Amino acid sequence: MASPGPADRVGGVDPEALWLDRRQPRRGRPPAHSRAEITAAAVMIADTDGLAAVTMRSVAAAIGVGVMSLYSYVPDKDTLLELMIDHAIGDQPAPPTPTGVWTEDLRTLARGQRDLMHRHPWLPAALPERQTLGPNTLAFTEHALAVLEPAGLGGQDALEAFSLVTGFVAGHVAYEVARSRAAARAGRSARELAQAQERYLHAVAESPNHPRLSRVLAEPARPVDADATFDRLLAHLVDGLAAARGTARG
Amino acid sequence: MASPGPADRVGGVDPEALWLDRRQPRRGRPPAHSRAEITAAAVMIADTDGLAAVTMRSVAAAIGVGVMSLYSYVPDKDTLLELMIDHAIGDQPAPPTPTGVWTEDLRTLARGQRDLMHRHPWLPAALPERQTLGPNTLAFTEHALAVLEPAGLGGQDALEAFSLVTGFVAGHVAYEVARSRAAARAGRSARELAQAQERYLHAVAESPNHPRLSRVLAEPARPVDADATFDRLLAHLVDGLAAARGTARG
DNA sequence: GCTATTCTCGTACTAAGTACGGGAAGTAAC
DNA sequence: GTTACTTCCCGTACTTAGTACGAGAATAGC
Repeated sequence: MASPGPADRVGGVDPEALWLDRRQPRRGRPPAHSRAEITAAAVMIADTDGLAAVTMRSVAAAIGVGVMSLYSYVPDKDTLLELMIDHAIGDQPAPPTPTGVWTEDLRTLARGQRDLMHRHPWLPAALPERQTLGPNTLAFTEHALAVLEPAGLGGQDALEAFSLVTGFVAGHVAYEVARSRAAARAGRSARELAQAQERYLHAVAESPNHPRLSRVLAEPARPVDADATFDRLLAHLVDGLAAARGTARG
Repeated sequence: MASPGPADRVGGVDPEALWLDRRQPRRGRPPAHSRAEITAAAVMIADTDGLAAVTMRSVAAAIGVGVMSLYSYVPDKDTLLELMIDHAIGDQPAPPTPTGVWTEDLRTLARGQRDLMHRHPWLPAALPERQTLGPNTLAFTEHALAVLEPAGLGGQDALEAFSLVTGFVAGHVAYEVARSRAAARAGRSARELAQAQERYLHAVAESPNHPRLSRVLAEPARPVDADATFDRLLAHLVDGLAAARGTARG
């Protein structure tokens, strides 16, 4: 019942108006700021205080401008989020030219993505439900296609493989970030919460319903080398893709 | 400046209070509803109208209750979300007992996850940034460990592998859902938007900066068999994991 | 200067999360 | 049954956030 529901609007940003943006007004009062400046400020806030801290008011304050002024540059907050994503994706060093050994190149690309997402921890959560088509995203996709070219996949298959890698990286980084935040909590102020969580897990471990889980929880938490873990999982993923070359669709 | 910032509170739900919930009041007015009922209503709304449609007011209306009554059952909305996740994860048929061929079992498990996420399309977006420890989640994790046992990985490695699979499934389903929503848009009302997007992509394809991307966009969109695609990618992932058994950490 | 145009932003409306506190509705003890 | 106590229900109201509106300010071209 009632209205079409918000689900319909998800991703409903007009890419033409957003990314082409061909307006060049020669008359009238010149804008004091720019889309890029606003986007950068929003990204900075998200990096520092989390995505939830990005409000039109906080962004406006960061720029030193009235709230409603933002709307001369950006139609709405959802669009701003899309701009933020593309901006963040542009925030990485120029990718090295592919060596031709595509498995190696793909790993390099994924490591770059991981670094990027660590710099912008809100990215994994922002990416799903959203299909960004900004210049940086497109450029990065182009690069991925270049990397995957020697793999001999079809175009669509290459895109698929790329999306697989991106999904893996996003998922893994989300996992890493959640973990490190939990650790930070334990070491810092909200110690009670960490303790409560530990108590709870111990209570779970007591239960006979989860024998294997109990065993794992009982294991001494081995010090994890996050980089090595990532590299290892990534290697498996890429190996799987490599094995697929040839097997793909008969 | 100001307050600790919301980023600190992410995942800051006390699992002990949430999942153990030992209160059993024998006196006083008995509750007319239950946590489970509220959670189910919220999940229903999310399934139907998207996660954004889940508001305390809409959930209360669905139950037929005043808004503030919800707070007798649930401390805040964030907690409700966590309950929703665990509830959704519990919404799958009892997993078949492992056959012992772990690669096959793992694939079965992943297919189940995919079905689940298609039934609850908001799940992929809700999972990151949140570490759910509810009974259904734990039970499912236990099952995953059972499935992976024959693989001979260590406990922590098994958890890692499981999280890898989950991340892959979530990422892929998010991709699938985004795609199908775009298709639905094209076929239905907001046709202009789909056209704008198409125009935009054509404009991009014209540009000489993205030769490979242009080529892919020019390809006739081949009719994709979503199930087959998923199975194929999944197979590669599992193969990668299988190859890792033994290689893992010297 | 005049004017058309564009940017700026105070005001205000709406939606959503939720603190507060007064009742209403039960149960246990008498 | 009455009393006392406990727990639940939820109207009211405050706060924060997104954003429509429109008046005023600033600027380029005439």
